[in-house]
Amino acid sequence: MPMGLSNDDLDRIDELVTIRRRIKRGEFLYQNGDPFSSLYAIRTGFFKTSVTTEDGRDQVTGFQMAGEITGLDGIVSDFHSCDSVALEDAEICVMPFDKIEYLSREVKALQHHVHRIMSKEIVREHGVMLLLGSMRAEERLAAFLLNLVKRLHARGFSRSELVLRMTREEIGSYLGLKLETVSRTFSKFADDGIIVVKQRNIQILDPDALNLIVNSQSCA
Amino acid sequence: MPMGLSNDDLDRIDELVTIRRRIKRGEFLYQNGDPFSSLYAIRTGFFKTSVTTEDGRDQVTGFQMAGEITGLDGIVSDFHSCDSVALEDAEICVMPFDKIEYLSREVKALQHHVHRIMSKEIVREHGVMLLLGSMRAEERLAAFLLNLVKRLHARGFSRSELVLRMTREEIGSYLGLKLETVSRTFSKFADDGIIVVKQRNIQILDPDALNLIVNSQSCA
DNA sequence: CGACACCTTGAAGAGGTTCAAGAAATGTGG
DNA sequence: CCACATTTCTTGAACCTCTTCAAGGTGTCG
Repeated sequence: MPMGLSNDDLDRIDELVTIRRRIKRGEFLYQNGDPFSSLYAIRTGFFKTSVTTEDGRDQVTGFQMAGEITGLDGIVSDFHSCDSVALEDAEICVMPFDKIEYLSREVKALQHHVHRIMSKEIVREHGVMLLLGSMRAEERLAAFLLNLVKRLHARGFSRSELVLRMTREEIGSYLGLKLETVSRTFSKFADDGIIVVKQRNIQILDPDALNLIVNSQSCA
Repeated sequence: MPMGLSNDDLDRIDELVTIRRRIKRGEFLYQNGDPFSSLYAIRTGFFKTSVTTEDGRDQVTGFQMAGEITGLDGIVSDFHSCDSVALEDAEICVMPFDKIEYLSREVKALQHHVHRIMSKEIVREHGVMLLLGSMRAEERLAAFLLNLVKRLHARGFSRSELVLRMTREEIGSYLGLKLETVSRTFSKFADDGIIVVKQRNIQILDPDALNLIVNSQSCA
């Protein structure tokens, strides 16, 4: 992760990732109200985070995959304010936050890395706000697919094929749409020859078309 | 801000807030693309932050008032990715981020304070995602008013009266609504006797009604 | 005082939701 | 390994909320 570290520093940071934990599909990594103690680095598997209101409404706030960090919401109040659920069997590193803070005080590069991770999450959420606040259904789903495939490709997966680990309802919750709208929009993209949909397997035939949908607010 | 500090630590943290800057209404504090160097603590005044896409769409991502910190978006890439504009004449403290990181390595309480500020922003944005993703116009505006008046009250202002520093259009952008919808919803609240609207002066007559609107998704 | 920005309100229209039914996939237990 | 239950997905039709377009009103600042 951070670069330009001495071997000594590297050894100390290695300590952070010694605790491993396996999470089965459907299990919570943490839940709203749980005491906060650690951040979690995802080694394998796929998670979603969501917030829930008293009146039962809930909103998916993100999907996390290998190499990403989750749990940042707990720092401010020492309690988690959202749920994290594994969408497939997963393995994570438990990184006790007091240890992160301790090492951050010693290792400048780690300190900056932590700051960047948090800033990156803030910037990501700005993007989601833009999506939720000003895009139409097709634009939202196109942006979602492009984002997913980009992150998967950065991890060595195909640039054109992906397997959705979440339901239409979870996609809809994330995008501020109903599951029926997500389904219909997939069908429309398929009819237009932009993608092939086979349940949760998506093949992207025309990524440029998706880009065009996102970056041209209906003035096609 | 952070508690339980030695006088020595306090002196050092005081160094962080020595640089002051005045920003006139309508001026940028920073803009998308500006090199990132500092966080800004607002002493007086009122700001909005917004992101803009290539195709000209933009989205207000937040409103900041006295005592709040802005600029966190710049940490991840060393460049700001959003704009910050003063909505009224303001005074801010410029806090060079390298100095913050330096002092954070020395002063544990400051380090944790910085982490909490970033986590708090992440959690706030979760709330906005919930609002944008799952609330209807009336619920959004009610939540917005309650949030604003709560923050103002924490600063010694009235619990029932507030002056909006932003236009209907800016409120709409933040809430994912058109300015006409914002205006109409204000009028409806006024007709229902929940608030009194006189341009940007809002008087809240029935805060419980607003709470009810937020926490009961149409099953009134 | 006049120009400009901001706000309100109406009427028509579009996009997404809701309700409903059926099909396809997945998981479970015998 | 198959039958059945359950979950997930698709599609249609009616409806509703919010948007769009338009016009007029109000406030503000040079």
